Amino acid sequence: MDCSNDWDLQALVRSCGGTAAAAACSSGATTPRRGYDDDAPPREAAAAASVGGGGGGGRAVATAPPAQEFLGQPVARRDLDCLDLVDHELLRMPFSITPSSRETMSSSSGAGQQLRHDVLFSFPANAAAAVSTSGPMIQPRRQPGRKLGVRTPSPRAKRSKKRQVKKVVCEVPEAGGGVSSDLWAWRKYGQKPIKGSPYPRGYYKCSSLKSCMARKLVERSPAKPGVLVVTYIADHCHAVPTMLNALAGTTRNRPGAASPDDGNHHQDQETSDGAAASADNKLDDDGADAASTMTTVDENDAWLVDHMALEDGGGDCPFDDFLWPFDDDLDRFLDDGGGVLGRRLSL
DNA sequence: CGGATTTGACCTGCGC
DNA sequence: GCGCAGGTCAAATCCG
Repeated sequence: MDCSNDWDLQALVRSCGGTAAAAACSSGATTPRRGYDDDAPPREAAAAASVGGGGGGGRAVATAPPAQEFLGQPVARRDLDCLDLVDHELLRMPFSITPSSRETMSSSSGAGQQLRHDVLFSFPANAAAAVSTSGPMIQPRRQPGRKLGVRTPSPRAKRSKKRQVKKVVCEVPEAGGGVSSDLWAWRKYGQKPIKGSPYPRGYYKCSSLKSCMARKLVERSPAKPGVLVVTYIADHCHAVPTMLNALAGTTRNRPGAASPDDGNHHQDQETSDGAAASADNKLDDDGADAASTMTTVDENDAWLVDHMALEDGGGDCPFDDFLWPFDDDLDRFLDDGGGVLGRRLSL
């Protein structure tokens, strides 16, 4: 099997950041790496699982969403209707929102995860951004090891709150779709194969602040090919990192990695999250680099702006749940050119 | 050198 | 009470 589909997930995280993420597409041939031997998921799956590159680099870099692909797309109206979003022109959003059931997230497990406030954002599965990424394979890296039995007992009281955490689920097309990336910086802290799904789930934490409990899970939807499921858990306890900061923190972007078909990358791949970018670089090597991100920033911002406006207008819009994480921050964005948005645009 | 990613091990919660 | 699966931790490794 080729990894043609793998890159999607990775890109995903980038775009789906805290808000509306978009499916970013990174592309690229994934590097064969050790997967979970125990579960022995398909290698491609494992790679895809890297879902999200949002991680580390995640640096909330907004990525440029190939917005046009979404903006023009008819979003499942019925889904929006249920939230009364249609009137707010949310149809412009690259995804649709549906009251999601808990099952949305834990397709098979059922374990715990009975969270409240679940909202499902469905993106049109167009995602066709087949970015042909075929880059040089990444050399296999040495297997990270860990001393057996070495684990400092850490308090896990937090887990008891698992079910109480606010959770927002959004589905985004794995490719092309680019919704904007969120403004947050994410760092990948884990990946697990999910029973019932050939694709592993990536776990990301907000890297802006250690004390920030915001997390997001990214996985590919087994039921909907081409769709990535991003779940946001908990809220940020800090302001949205600025674009500049985000970029500054971005690492692992190989300058020379720019893929030959760069032109398309700017549209199809958003490197919203630096982390994602980095992940892409490693796995895909397609060159989804920060540069591409910058080019699409405009569209991304535009998207955000629209939503911000909507927020102001429609107070009772359930979409608040979706935007709550960076509500205040967005205000700052739009406030003046001094805001993140302004800076980003100026770039 | 600092920060991000990978990934096996460990822990917790839920279902049976 | 047991087992399974998900979620998190943290050492090793990578990269700018």
